[in-house]
Amino acid sequence: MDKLKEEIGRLLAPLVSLEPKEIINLLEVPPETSYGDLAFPCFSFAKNRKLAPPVIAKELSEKLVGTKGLYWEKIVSRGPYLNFYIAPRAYGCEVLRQIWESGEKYGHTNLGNGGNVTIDYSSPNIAKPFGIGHIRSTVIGHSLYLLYKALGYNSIGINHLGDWGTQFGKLIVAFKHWGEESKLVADPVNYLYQLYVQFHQRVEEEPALDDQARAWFKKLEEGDDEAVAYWIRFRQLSLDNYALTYDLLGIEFEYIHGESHYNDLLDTVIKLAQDKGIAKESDGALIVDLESHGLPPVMLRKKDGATLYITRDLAAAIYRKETFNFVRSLYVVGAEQLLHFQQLFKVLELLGFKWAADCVHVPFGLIRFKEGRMSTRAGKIILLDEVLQRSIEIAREIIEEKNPDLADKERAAQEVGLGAVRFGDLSNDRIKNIEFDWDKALDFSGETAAYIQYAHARICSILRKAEAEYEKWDDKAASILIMEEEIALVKTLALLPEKIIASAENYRPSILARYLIDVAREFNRFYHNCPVLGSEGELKHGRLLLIRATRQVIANGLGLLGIAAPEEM
RNA sequence: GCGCCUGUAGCUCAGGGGAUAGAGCAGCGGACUUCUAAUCCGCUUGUCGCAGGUUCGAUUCCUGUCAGGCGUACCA
Repeated sequence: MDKLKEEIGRLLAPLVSLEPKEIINLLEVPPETSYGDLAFPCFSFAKNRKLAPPVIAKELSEKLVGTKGLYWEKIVSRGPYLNFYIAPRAYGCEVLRQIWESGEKYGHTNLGNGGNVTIDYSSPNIAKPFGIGHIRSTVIGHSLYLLYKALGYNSIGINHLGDWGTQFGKLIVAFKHWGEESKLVADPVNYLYQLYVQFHQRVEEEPALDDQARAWFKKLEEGDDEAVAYWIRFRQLSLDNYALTYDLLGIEFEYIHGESHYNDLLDTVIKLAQDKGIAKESDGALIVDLESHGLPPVMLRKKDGATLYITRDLAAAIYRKETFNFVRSLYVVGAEQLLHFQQLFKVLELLGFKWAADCVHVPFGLIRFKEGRMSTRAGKIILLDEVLQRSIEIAREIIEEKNPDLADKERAAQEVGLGAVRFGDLSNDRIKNIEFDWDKALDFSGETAAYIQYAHARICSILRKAEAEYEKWDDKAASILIMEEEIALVKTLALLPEKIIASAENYRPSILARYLIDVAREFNRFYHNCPVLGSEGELKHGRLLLIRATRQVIANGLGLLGIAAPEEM
């Protein structure tokens, strides 16, 4: 698509007194393919020319009548638009060649030029099992991690574990009062979670427990031996448990730096705020007043001297800048923390850090029950692991039914099962809340990962059957595709690079996910109307090149969503 | 109370200052002696929450309003 756009930019620039770049930005895809393949809208300069847009479009088309480009062959004005029709042979050949030559790098660019991008994602609160809610940050964050890498940035994944805070006071109190060693050993994370839920039940009748919990957290912050010993143990048990889920999802972090990692910096942060004169005492606590910025105050230190979440986040932000000198710093954290991040970035700015402008909160909506919110404290959650395992199980059953002779069923079941759950989360606009529904979470028909994966598997199947003589590039074969379905597929394949850029820059993997549905749909239409192995000679070769390119686009695209592209399923 | 987010077909959602608003699911009807039918084709469905405003043009931008969600200093 790029080369075509550049060509049109150069063609129109002298005629409309705009830079080629400006023209390229104006170009859009018409709503109907019968209108053409790329449209140049004539609204923007209608005013200065004092002419109606349709008149300008007509005038331009008359000037260009009879001309042809390398990648386009016809210009028609229609209303206020100047519409270009591609030259399918040359254009198809060019698109397929690019994909052929770039291979698994097709769609990748070097926009980032090696700059560091830190991505804070997943970040579970330890001593609690992974709930389905955690899939969001984990999967969106991981996809952004991969997308930024594809754009030539150096992605740095940081798992900002919730491994500090009053909750540990609660756990210590709970374990000391009614904990049982044998149960902890048997099923550590679930047992810790039970204790946590129990704590919140008992605190209703015994509010003093809350004070005890705060006191234990204070002791932890002061380095009390007993408190620290509990903390280390609970933390490690949790990490061991999470590792299983991360392995299953194929996720690795560059750093697992929990909140506790920044403890040594907390005093420095507080001192810095005091030196800058932005911190003040209020009711015995230390706060930063943000009223003049239209925000509620930020508390840096509680009246008992303990720090808060935001104190640790300030320290973490500064640490990340000093350690990685990031060009951008992403926080893939729920939308309920919007205010928190506004405050965080504002305080960083007030501390004099210009790079506060490079920090971005990437918010996402809640996963809820029909009846209301999920609540870890109340024990009302759905376990991520349960969803993943059930999804794999259903995929296994479908494979057993549809393809019982498949060699590695277990692997396919895993790839398809995990893909379904991931895609379900990635394919919709992240800001929207999701109502959890087992049937929807485990759906394999329609706009799902399986639809895309199936197209991939089908292509692989055809390629396995194709003769070796077609496994080479050939200009003539690549220029032979002129069927409507072939052209539509080629045009769709050409879009991968811009979709990757749009996904990363808007922090929206859903753009890529939706695009891959389009690719699979165009492939299916092609598949049903254009026999590949059943055709002959150059046409067969050309179609094999086309499906090879399609396979590459799907594999690259799914890869960036963290979803496997099975060769058989 | 105040702030932020969301409101599009029966359901779940794309889209987005412009050319007749799109998919999937559900429903009905078709297509496997042919490259895996987890597929494809056809049919049916809309006051784009409501009311104003800006504009040559608004479902898209602005204001108000209603509904739902989230947040609103000693949790994270």
